[in-house]
Amino acid sequence: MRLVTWNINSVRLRLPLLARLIEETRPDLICLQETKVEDAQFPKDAIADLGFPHQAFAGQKSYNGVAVLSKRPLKGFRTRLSCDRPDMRHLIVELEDGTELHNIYIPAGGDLPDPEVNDKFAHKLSFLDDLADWFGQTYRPMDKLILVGDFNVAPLENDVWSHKQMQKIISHTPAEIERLNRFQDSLGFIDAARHFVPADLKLYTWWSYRAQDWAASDRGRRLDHVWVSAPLKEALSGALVVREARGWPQPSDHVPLIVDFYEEGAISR
DNA sequence: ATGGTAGCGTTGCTA
Repeated sequence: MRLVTWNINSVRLRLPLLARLIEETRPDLICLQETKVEDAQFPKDAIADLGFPHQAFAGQKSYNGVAVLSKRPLKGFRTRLSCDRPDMRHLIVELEDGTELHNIYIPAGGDLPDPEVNDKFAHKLSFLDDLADWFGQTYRPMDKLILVGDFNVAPLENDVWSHKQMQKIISHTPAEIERLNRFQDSLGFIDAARHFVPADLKLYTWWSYRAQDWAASDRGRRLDHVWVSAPLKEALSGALVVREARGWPQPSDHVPLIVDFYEEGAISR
């Protein structure tokens, strides 16, 4: 089973790139963030025509929005709100085998890394605290869970181009990393990308639109993640960052992250 | 130290 997560930054504008991703990587399950579209305008027919008739989406005008697209039937879905806001940032889907898939878009947090003066950073920290508390209270470590999305935090030194220069840059501050780690530790989630790529190697999923030449400067960050609970650890079979997607025409600033799983009854391993 | 780009939906907000 091939899973991909991608902050697409407008699903309507980038439908041709979604088609290209499907054509070139053949995923079974696609999780999108920043769809930036209300549900009534979601391009469900065009996406069904790409081979993904089973869809769950929760959007709003202009901002946020999450979607799960599947080749196979989904058993159900729901959204979760937090921090007393209407933001569509958390979509929960039940897969056929009973695994719960959580597609999460964590707030970016603005520019100033001080929650006293920057409400957006305060919101980000509260959102992370809420995730840690809620997962810890709602599930057990042996539940089958997959968490994916744009977490907007690059936790490890080699998840950013310069650990030293990023200390006070939102996405790599100690306050966020501490909270992301508490969230991860709440149920002992396994970081699927780092399960395959050692921590001493640089790994990025996002490059700023503002760089003159994103590939030459290569000042990336690993903001997008796939985590699995302990029962799914042995099912992990590979991970791949689709770096070339950053060079596609009119790209998102994030690239897709693919994680492959072995499945019960598969012909070969 | 600063400003650089992109999307949405209208001229500002968010990233």
